[in-house]
Amino acid sequence: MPQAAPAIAPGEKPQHVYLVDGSGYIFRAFHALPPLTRPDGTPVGAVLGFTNMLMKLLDETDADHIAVIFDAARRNFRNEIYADYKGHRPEPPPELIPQFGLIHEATRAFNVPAIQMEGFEADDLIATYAEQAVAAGADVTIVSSDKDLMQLVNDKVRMFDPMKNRPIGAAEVMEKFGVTPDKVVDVQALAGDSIDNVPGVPGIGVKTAAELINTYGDLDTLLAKAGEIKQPKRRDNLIQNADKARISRDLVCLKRDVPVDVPLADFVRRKLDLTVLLDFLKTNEFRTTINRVQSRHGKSLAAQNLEAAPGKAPDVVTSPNLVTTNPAAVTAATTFAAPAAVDAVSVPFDPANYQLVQDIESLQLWVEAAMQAGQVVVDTETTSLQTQRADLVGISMALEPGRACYIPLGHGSGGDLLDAGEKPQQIPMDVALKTLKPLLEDPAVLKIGQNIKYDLCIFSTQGIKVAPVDDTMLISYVLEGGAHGHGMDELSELHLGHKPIAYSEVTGTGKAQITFDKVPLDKALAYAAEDADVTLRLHRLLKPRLLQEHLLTVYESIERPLIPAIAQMECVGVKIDAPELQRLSADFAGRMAELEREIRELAGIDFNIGSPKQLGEVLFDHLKLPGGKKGKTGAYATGADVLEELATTSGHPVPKKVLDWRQLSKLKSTYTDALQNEINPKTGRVHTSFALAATTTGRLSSSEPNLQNIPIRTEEGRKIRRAFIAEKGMKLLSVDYSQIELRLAAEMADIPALQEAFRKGEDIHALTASQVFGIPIEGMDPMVRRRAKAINFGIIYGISAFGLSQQLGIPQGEAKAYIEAYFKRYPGIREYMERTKDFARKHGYVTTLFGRRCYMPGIADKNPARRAFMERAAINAPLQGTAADIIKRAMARLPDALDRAGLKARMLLQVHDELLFEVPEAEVEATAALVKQVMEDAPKPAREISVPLIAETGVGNNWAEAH
DNA sequence: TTTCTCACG
DNA sequence: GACGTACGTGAGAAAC
Repeated sequence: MPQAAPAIAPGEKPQHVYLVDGSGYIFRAFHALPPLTRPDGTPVGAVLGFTNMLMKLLDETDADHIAVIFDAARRNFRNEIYADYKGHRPEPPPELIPQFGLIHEATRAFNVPAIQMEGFEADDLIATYAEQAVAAGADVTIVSSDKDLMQLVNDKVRMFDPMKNRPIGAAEVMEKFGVTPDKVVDVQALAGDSIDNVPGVPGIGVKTAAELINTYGDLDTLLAKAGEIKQPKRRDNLIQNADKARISRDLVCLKRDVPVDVPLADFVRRKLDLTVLLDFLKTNEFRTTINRVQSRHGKSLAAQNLEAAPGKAPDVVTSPNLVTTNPAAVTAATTFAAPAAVDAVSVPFDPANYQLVQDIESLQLWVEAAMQAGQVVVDTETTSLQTQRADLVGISMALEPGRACYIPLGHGSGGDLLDAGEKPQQIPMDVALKTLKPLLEDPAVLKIGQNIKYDLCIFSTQGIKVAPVDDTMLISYVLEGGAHGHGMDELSELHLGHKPIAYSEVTGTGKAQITFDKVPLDKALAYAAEDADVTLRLHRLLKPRLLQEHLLTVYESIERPLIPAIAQMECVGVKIDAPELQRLSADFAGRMAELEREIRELAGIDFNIGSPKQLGEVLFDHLKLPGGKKGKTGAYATGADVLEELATTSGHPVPKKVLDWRQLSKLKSTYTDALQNEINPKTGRVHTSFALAATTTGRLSSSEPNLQNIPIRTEEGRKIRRAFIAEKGMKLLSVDYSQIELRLAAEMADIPALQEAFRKGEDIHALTASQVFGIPIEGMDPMVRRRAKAINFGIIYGISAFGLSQQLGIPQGEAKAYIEAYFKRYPGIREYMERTKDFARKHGYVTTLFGRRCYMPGIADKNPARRAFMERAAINAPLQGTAADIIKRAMARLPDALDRAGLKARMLLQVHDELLFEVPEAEVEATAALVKQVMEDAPKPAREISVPLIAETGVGNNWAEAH
């Protein structure tokens, strides 16, 4: 904060003079800083950057004299020397123009003189005042990064780059021009400058110019001795363009004797008027800056009514609650009108516009700009794609197409282990997160991400509950689910025609792959900022389409509220009894070894039982068992169905033993062994990842590990569920929908008889059997009921005679007769199927009860088999998809519902029609009742279903017992 | 990298 | 009369 007391009185001798290049700052800030507008639409990004820079400067400097110098008119004495000087310079962008005046105002608000003079550039005024200051015995600091000012550097005059926050001395000048500061003009005269339209000598750049000047001493000597130069082209160029070089020198050489009318003595530091300053900050709504002024000067000032909410230090969170608690604010943020989508495609991708944020001031600017904008793209870079193992490495943000930044936080010294290079300059992690937290948690600022669930998890481990959020991946999924994938690279190529830098391009692949913290900052910036940029553009393109295409409700009521719920589930994870898995692995291994021994003995040959190819050859060639069909690849089919058939028809013991071996092998490798490795050492639990945009129907999928296919159907497999346990004092609660898809079929195909049966709670499979086969329900043969059950399932799958015959092991003709009988009894089902297929053919998609679209590319395929396949998928998708919508609605509501009821249960897993919870023992009954209620009421209020939905509960110490 | 097989709903 | 099948997933091991 600026110190109030001036060091000396006017007229006293200056010790240290600060000359701030105001004009140069505007141009540089415009490209490097986030775009920011005042509520009235005035662009103020550069103004805020300047304000904060000046404040910091005044706070930290020991200067006793200070002034900000500006350019006056565009034409000046240099145009008399060379008419085209700066002739190529385009008009400043319109957003820049109002900021010139505002920066003057800002300067005055700090009670610092703003100097400009007709006919002279700021650089000449700076040169003149620097000369005067040195003559008066003072040190001079020029605040600018303009290379044209570097000629002024000497042991009394140095520069300071306010954008990069670093001093520029003789060493930096040498780095840039290859010569000492006093020779800079000579180099510039030779090399020229295309931006300022300084001609220079053709064919000579900075490198060659420096070499020549260092050899000959100065420009005049060089031009005089130009004939000595060996390279013919260079020699001729120098001789012919000697005049141009001299003119160029006059152009770049700064005038040090401008007849200035404000004396240096007037630059003496004056007292800060806080009222004036706060008034200015308030007018421009620089909230964070106001907060900083106030926190430094107390709250006794005029602006104290302005909201001031500095972020609290992050709490350490072990049980993150990611659920938003301010629905009103969320709505406000998400209904924020999306700006025109045109820019998203028309603005070119330019990595040069991405800013590397390495100091807190720049970060403050981005935070401020994001708060003003009301929405911001946020993307995290980490050391691992698995959230639970990932450490935060950096954060990127984007505010407008082409305007993005990357904030490195956890970058190391580089890939080479032997290279003990120093760490790059970064804002300390805790400082950056403390600065970002109020933004990320601000209910009025929408945080946009691509698969933002991932970033939510990362931030939650840092104690930051990001809300509200939007997800471009999910928006795309809602718009075009089933039509294509929804990864960022794919969406970028599809919608933006731009192929982003691949992750593997910056990290490498395979053995040489490095983690992101080892990626050099320039590469990290180009990659990470581009990701944020792409995400922002996708959001601008896709978000408005939700409303236009009547899919906003699906997104808002199903997908978006699910994000925090799923993130929470993944973070919590499920407890696994590792010793139990260990025991099972050992048990399975022993029994497999025994089976292997028996199989080899019975077959009389040693072979790899796990190899389908070898197994087929052993069974059908070596043992000459009957049958043996080769598939398209020429290998014998050895699937479970084939082996079962073989076991009964041939009577040979090997097929059965192979089946047993296979089961154990599967259970061991896929479950008992693999799950142990998935236990997170930090939490002692297994954290799956639920994919929200992976399936064509709207279902979730689970991976790494897949916890949606844990065995249950066989007794051996069921043992694995015993290893899924609850924490001490807790129980596992499983609640699943009973026959939800069949109920939905009755509802959506509108079959009154089936609806009635569900309302009465009748045995639906027995009813089907009695209706189709004309058999009374009383005393029904279980086999008959089993066939009816298979038919009912077949309906859901888009029944075919072949499929049903396979399932039941009956001739295809018989299956066909069953289907005919079923359709005759329930003609509505056939009509529904035909209707659905027609709709799919006409629109290319089908819809669920809640309006979700499931695209069916290939529904009109010329290949009849593929077409039939898509038709069956089209019949299944509305049923499977509606069931998915319903359980998603329940899941989105449950965390809040449990919270409001004061229950501590945590949702752990979703398995399509089942939810698994970990519940304190004392709350089991209340939780079960609540969950059941929420699940059964999930369609409301959007849909009223005439068939009752029933959710059944089960409780136990492990998942096997709970089911 | 693709295919086969099999675990779940 | 083709075509080759039940719908939707993910993972491990073998084969390519």
